[in-house]
Amino acid sequence: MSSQNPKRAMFEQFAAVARTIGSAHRLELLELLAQTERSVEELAGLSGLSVANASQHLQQLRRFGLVEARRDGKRVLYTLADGDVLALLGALRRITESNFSAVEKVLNSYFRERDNLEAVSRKELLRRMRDGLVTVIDTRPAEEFAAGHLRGALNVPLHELKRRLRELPREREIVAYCRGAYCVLSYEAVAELRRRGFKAFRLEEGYPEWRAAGLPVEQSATA
Amino acid sequence: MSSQNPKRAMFEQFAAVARTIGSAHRLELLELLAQTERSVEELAGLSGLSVANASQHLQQLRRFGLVEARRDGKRVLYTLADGDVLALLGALRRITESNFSAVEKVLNSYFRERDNLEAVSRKELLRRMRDGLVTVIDTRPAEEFAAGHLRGALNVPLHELKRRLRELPREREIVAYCRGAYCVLSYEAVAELRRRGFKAFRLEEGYPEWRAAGLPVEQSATA
DNA sequence: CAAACATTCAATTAATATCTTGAATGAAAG
DNA sequence: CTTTCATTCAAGATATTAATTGAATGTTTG
Repeated sequence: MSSQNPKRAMFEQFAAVARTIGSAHRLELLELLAQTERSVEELAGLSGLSVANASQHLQQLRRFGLVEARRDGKRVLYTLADGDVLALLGALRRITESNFSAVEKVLNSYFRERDNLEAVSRKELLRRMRDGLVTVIDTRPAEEFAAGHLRGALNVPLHELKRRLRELPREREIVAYCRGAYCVLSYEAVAELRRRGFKAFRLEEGYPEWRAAGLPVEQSATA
Repeated sequence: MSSQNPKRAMFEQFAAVARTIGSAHRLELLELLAQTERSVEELAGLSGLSVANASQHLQQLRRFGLVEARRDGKRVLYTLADGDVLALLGALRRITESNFSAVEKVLNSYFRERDNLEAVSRKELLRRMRDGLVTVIDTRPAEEFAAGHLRGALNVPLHELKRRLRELPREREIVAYCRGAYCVLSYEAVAELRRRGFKAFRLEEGYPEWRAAGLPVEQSATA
């Protein structure tokens, strides 16, 4: 297995890390963890895996430095490892999307009206925020918002949106975001707001990417 | 295999691309291709694979959009696909290096005196070049230099270095680069130059990364 | 300190990927 | 048009990886 050739051994290490993200289940776990810290049981439930199976996948991810675990009482909480993991997933996503129309189609059918809902880039949003031209809403549930959010964002969880429309400005632009590129909340929110006549847009990526880029956030002390 | 769940199908696509880089042999082929366009036979020879086996790996890489092929006479030449492939490999490398001292050790034993040879970042080099403070040497063989190189670089292949020392300035800084992060040529060149009393540094990454970053290069018309 | 719970371990079975071999393409040169 | 050479295809033997199950570990709570 370990070769005489040190270069070969090095590639073997890289390959082992790559194989670790070479599983749909583990990628789904990583995406869930990119959103927020979660327990094994929660991850198993969200991904449809058995607890034992989810645990094994998580340990593999941990062994290769992609996630980190900490114990909190009787549960073990997992998070994404910092730094380059999001970059790795992003590059993987871009390569896949650019080569497979199959993925495009899934995206188009799964996320409604994707093509019609123009997305705003991080830079663009930052500029408009500085100019005070925009209201930013965070469509994630209150707990996730509490753990950390874009500085200056207003928390309007999707299921409360209809009740809280009067809080939102009719004249200003509204930009909605959620957990990441494959999170539906902001799509739904923008679609709904547009039906009601608001000027609504989606942020291209989500909170994890925003934070990873070092842009201004507000975080809870415990997180 | 293809699930009812469209999200699952999407992750399956991502995973398939990730599995494609989850093999030491394929990673080695990608690294060789990052350096320059090459034929199947050449790749087989450099990597120690049988031709048939190399061909199969290359086809898999092509199927998943990581390399591109073109026919030239009786041979088929492969290149890295543009764009995010280098980014993907870079993120993979950083994650692996940060987690495994085993890799660090391999690097330290394989690349001599790695820690002692300070590296210069691309930005830094660009700045010093603009100020005209530095001589940049390309330590790759003449053919590779001819195919493309940093604008303003002088080609001094490693094996010619000792003969050509008089061409190099004693007072100015010298920065050497080669094919990428795992190419020994620039390490050896810097070590040699320092032994001779030159002020020599290494560029952190190589020509492929420089070009991918959109920094100024000079390319042959045919490439 | 014992019961309840979340997570992990270990072993089996099922599924996938890899390398080898020899034959089949497809372009070029005599 | 036949030969030569580089590459690709196809099939089978071997090795790796994944999911399932039931038992074991380690923490909290009463």
